[in-house]
Amino acid sequence: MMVESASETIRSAPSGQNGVGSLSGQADGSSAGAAGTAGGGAGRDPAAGDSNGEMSPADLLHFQQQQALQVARQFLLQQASGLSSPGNSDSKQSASAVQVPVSVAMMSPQMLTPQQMQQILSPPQLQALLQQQQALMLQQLQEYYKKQQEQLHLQLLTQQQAGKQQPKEALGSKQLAFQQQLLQMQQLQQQHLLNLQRQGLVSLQPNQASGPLQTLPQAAVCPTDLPQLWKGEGAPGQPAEDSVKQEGLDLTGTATTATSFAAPSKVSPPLSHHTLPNGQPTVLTPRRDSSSHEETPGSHPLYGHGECKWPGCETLCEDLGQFIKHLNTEHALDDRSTAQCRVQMQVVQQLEIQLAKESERLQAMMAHLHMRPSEPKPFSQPVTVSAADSFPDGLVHPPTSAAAPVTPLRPPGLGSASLHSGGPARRRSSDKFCSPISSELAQNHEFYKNADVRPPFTYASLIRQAILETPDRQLTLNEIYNWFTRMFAYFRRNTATWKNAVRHNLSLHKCFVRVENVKGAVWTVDEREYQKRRPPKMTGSPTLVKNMISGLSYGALNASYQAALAESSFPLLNSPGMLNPGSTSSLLPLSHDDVGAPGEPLPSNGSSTPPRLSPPQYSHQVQVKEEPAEAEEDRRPGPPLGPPNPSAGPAEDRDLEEELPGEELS
DNA sequence: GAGACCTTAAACATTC
DNA sequence: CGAATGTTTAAGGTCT
Repeated sequence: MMVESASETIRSAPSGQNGVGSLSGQADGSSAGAAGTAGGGAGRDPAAGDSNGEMSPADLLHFQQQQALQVARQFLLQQASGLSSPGNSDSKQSASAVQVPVSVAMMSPQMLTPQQMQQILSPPQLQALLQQQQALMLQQLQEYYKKQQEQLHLQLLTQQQAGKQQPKEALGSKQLAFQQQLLQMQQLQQQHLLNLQRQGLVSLQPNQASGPLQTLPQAAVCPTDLPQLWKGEGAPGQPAEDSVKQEGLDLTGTATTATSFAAPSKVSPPLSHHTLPNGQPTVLTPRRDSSSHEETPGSHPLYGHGECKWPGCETLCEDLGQFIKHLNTEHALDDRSTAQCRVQMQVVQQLEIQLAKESERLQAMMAHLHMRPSEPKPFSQPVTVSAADSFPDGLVHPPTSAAAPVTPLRPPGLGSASLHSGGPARRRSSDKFCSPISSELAQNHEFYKNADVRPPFTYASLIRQAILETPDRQLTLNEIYNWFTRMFAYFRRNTATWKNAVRHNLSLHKCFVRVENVKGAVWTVDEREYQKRRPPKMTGSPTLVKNMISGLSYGALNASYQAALAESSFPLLNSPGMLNPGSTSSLLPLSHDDVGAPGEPLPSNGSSTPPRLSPPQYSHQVQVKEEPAEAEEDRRPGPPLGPPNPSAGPAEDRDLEEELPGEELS
């Protein structure tokens, strides 16, 4: 429910939420916009593409590559531009967010949509295309990052030198501002990642990928750490940061390590000359070493859409001249600018690492799926190493490591859900598309806990999850709130919004039952009701899967592949307490026609589910804490407890059982 | 286009 | 009385 990125929050977020809201909002808006656009471009444009008729594999490959490159370029531009601040969200951001899709869509008239490609090419061909595409894209990104880092490095050096001569007064006063900046950066970072994910550029897995990202920001953002970060004082316990903090100029070093892999082949010619559809000047080129203050005739990396692209600054400048003036006055060499640069560097670094990890994962996945053994990509290995070095602690790799290779490209929920659309869509994907919340959360616990990313689940599913996670399956409203804040960084903000939403959901959905307790009232979940509300639309239909996956850039894969991937993406149900041997059933509502129908048994699944789990436990409302025995009730075989629905037969129970463990599946 | 779902906002009632 | 809880209604979005 809420997970989505904050988009919702942002959109209508009341003033109070701005801090976060703006960011998220931006993310959301942008993401949503991007997603929407992308979706439209990919999914619907096909019609246009169809007219083209069939293309040769070579052509397709070319187009795919071009498309990927364009997208990558767009992304890089955004990065390069200093990560536009969240504040802009609406107009600008949405614009930027949409850039990619648009550019992609416009890039070549002949471009085919993934679906089209899918139809035309055979799985092996598609796979090959995907691999090549990704390789190209990654290389491009890496190249660009490297350049950018160099620029940053130069800039920092310059500033530092100059800075030595400047008095350090007002350091303290600036800390707040820095903190905000860092927070913004963190959020932007995440947003960008999300955008990437949505665009299918990068598949992010919270565990790994996001881990580093978050880690860094987190640490960096921690108020107490900020000063150190800014000052360049390494924090004792945090090696990862140290590398960066310590002379923020380790850039060379870091850049080298991080981008080393990129070096070898420059796959494609510089794309700098491309003009983006959206009108944004392509400034990709490495051309200027000292990008910082110089302005090139006509354009400046930090200037776009008539505004200053310096992180956190959205000052409008009518023309380049004005912008330059602004740049020199507002972003002169000072602590703040330096810190911002460092943050930016970290962002870039994180992205690189992320990229490497994801590509590696992709390889593993493909290998596992028997897609042709991919040749190791040059960059992947090195990156990994660097990543490890850089962020030893940061990542909390969930226990799922074993599954890692095969597991989702990104956090399961995140992936499908967020990719799709920022808003309501997410919920669907996660919720209805059966991604198991519990497992997802279990796997990406750290991710959500630290990343200010809206979880791809609906409020209802989250609330349910919160309740089910407790031994007695009941929580007070306040406990639910606490769970939200504890489990999701995102909900540590915008309290007014989501709390209201939580209350609203509790009251609105029949599946949430309020039980009077001694202490007051607690909320429980009526699984039966919960199940009822989900429409069975998702039956593993190719369409569904396709949709889910398309976001992952697997659009090109054919249905079977998609389905396979989709399944593979389902995290192991490893959450404690929820075992689910028969998890398969949980994966997708494959069988049934309609899960919603209480009476419908799922034969196939049913068999797998352990008999011991009796239906009643889930179906009926949870008992109130007061009752001592309730805890055990789960295991009670007896159906008896008055399930709300007498109609529910054994079959139904089964469903319930399955679901419980996996949670959402349906 | 209709219907189902979601999210957010907000007004209002009730309870603590 | 004010804050926390709950309930409802309304509006706007997305997706099938």
